[in-house]
Amino acid sequence: MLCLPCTRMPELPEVEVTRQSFAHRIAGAKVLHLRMGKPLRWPLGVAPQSLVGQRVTHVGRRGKYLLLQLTDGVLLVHLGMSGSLHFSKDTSEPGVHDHMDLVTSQGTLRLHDPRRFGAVVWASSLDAPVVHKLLAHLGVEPLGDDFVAQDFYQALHKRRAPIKPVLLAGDVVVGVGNIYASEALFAAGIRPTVRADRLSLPRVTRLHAAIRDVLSRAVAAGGSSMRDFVNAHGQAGHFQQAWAVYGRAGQPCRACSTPVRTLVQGQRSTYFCPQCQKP
DNA sequence: CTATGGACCTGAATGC
DNA sequence: TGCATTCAGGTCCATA
Repeated sequence: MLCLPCTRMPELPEVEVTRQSFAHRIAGAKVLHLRMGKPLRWPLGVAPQSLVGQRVTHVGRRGKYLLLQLTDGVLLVHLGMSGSLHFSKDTSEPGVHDHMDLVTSQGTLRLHDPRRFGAVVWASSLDAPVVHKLLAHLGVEPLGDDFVAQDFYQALHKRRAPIKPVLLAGDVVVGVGNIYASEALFAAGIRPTVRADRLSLPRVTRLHAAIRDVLSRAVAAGGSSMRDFVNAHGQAGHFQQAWAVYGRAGQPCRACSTPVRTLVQGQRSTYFCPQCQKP
């Protein structure tokens, strides 16, 4: 493969790094204005003006959703495939792909999203139907205490699909996107085509550890699966240097020098080492 | 219920 | 140079 992906790629580490980069700066801020650009994946669900005067009390995360807790209600922000957030003191003129400006007393949070698969949705609470529908079926947080190997094994035991698309589906464990799915399976020595329910407990235990390891190291490295990923301060991450297989089709495996292979599962590219990853 | 393919949208890289 | 095709981070939804 001659090219690296070259825009932004928000998987869980990128979303978490983004959250950490502006959460403390926006906390307590009063909303002065909300400007929405072109339509995103779903409508905001409320008149933008109605949020003026509220305060942002907290910025949390569930899977790849950012949850901006307001005095009255919550704002869900999803970065989709190409979204990124930038927080700055002043508000510059929005570009064609800047589809949200949340102007507050402490700065402006801007969503830049060329492909518009991202979303900004308001709800009165996390129990509101519109939001509940989005969050209800999410799997366990991979970096939390609830992600336990034994439970993971039980959940995978009910799935006949290949392990790679099961990871991507996000209803067993959230946040493992297309890049980190390939990376975690490589780290665990598991072929992406193995049926989820055929994995032994020891192999699932290795996968469990690999997912936690890959994701937590990516967060610690400042996120960035992508060459020009930047957090909300405009600072780049550097985790892409650690990719073992993703985007490396035809290149020698870093462990055994066998050429990395690629295949398509569920219309998504998968990368693996045929030597290191056992069926 | 599970599994699969299509859909959404834009830009960059590649191919003819 | 110009235009068509392929591919890219996610995930909801309709269909088997």
